[in-house]
Amino acid sequence: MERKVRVRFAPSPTGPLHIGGVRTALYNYIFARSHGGDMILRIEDTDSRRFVPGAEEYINDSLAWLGIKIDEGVREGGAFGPYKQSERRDIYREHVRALLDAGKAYIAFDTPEELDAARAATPNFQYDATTRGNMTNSLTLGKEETERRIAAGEQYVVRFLIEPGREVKVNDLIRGEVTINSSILDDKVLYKSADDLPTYHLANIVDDHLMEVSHVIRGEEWLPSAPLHVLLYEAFGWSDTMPEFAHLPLLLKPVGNGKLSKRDGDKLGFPVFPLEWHDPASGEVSAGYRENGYLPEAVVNFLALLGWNPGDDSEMMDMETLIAKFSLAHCSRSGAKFDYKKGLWFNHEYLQLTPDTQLAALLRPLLEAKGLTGFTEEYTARAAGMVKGRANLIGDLLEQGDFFFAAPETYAEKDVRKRWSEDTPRIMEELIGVLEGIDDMTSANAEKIVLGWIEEKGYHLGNVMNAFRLAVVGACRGPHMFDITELMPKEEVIARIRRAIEKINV
RNA sequence: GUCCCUGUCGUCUAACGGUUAGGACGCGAGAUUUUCAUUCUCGAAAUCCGGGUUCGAUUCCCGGUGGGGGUACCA
Repeated sequence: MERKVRVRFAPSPTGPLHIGGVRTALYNYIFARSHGGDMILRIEDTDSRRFVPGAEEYINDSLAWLGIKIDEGVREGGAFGPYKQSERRDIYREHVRALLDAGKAYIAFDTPEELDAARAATPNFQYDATTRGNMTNSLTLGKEETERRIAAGEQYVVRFLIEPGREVKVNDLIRGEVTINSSILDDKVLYKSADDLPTYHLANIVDDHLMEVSHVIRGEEWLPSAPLHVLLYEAFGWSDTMPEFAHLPLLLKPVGNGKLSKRDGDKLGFPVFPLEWHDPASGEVSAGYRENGYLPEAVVNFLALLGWNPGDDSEMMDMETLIAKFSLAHCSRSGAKFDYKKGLWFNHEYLQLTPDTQLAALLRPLLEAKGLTGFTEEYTARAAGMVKGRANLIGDLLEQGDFFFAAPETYAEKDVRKRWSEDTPRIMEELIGVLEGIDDMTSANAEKIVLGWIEEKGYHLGNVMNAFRLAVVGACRGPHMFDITELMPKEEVIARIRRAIEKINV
């Protein structure tokens, strides 16, 4: 019987969600949807020392912004809760107990200092079958002494007892079968008495089992510990229902070596976080895709193609299409350098696809921040529509279309030099007269009349039109001149020409 | 050090023994244009190296080498 597909995204609330984590969440979501399955969001807060306030909310907000919908989680609820590991202590304690009783785990009292000393003394020290007999644990101390120490309040950890010399096989849906010898695995700490919490390995296996997770899709950094996880499933007697594994390649730095880090973003000017993040401790602010003017659809599309391909030449794909085309078989095996310029291109493409009224809505807050108010939605939408072809980010709409909302303060020096000569003021005065005589400022009509006047007078078309543009826009850039003057009130256009005549000195 | 994963244009990738090695981003050139862009057309650009297996290897095997990850009472 095919089992119901259930996947989970299980971040730690230790800071803002990294873009690599976002991609993992996205792949899980797309995979779940493509199989009619469930998407679980589990908060793995088993490291009490690294907890960062606000991180959990940040995770929720980020996924929501990107359109990654959670079926079960802390906010959404569900039949397999609680979905926060710090609220599942009883469950873990019980499972640790079971392992201890079955002789598959043991209690160890070695302090971190003692372990450091052991590592320093022996080159490749590993807490395993070869060394556990020399350490301070329930195996060497005996039952009574162990109990005495615990009763005396001594802190301890529970370690998984790994049998050496076994070939452990992990079937990875992306990489195929991976085999490793259990001798290279150490007796991993599963539980620490100090904070009464399990470590990732134990909590992860117990929760995935109890939550009936069918597929574990996670980053490649987990591949080396996958055999350990297989052994844990075995120790619990859950091998039959063990989930399938898929380890995704990592996101790498655009330049240089290593995996993508926050520093790369700062250096090259792109965000590595979905949303802007204000670090509660340092007060440091990290840029986010949303605040930098990216559309969530573009980020999703871009991220989806970093490590996966649809099997054909499709590039532009919305979430629905991604879901329809997704397959783990088409995931790459090697790390992907983060090509942020392609991300910019995707955003440009999505900006073109976005209705102008929506662009206007996105532009409004930016205008307000500059004190530019009082424009109708229709005006803003038409302005945005005219300049979107030259915009990559939402902010570019403002940068490129600024003149629609405010008269130029300055005139581009280079363009003035080229297009504004001694008799330009006289010609511009004439132009004002021509414009005043036009009743219908519709683009085609105004163009016909103005161009007719230029021809009749024998003026140089390029010079007159560019001087006109300079006066209205402030530089030789922007959409078709008569499209601008169709949208802008005629009085404003004329006022700007007067202003330019006054302000520009040759 | 050691273990695991991995290697096609600068980048993301397609080609799962036989292709002029394809697409996209970026880059260059040209066309269009009253400006800046957009757009369109064209172009340069890759199978890590060495051995095998095979009639034939980007593709399969081995070795090297490059890259990534793990090696915590972090996830």
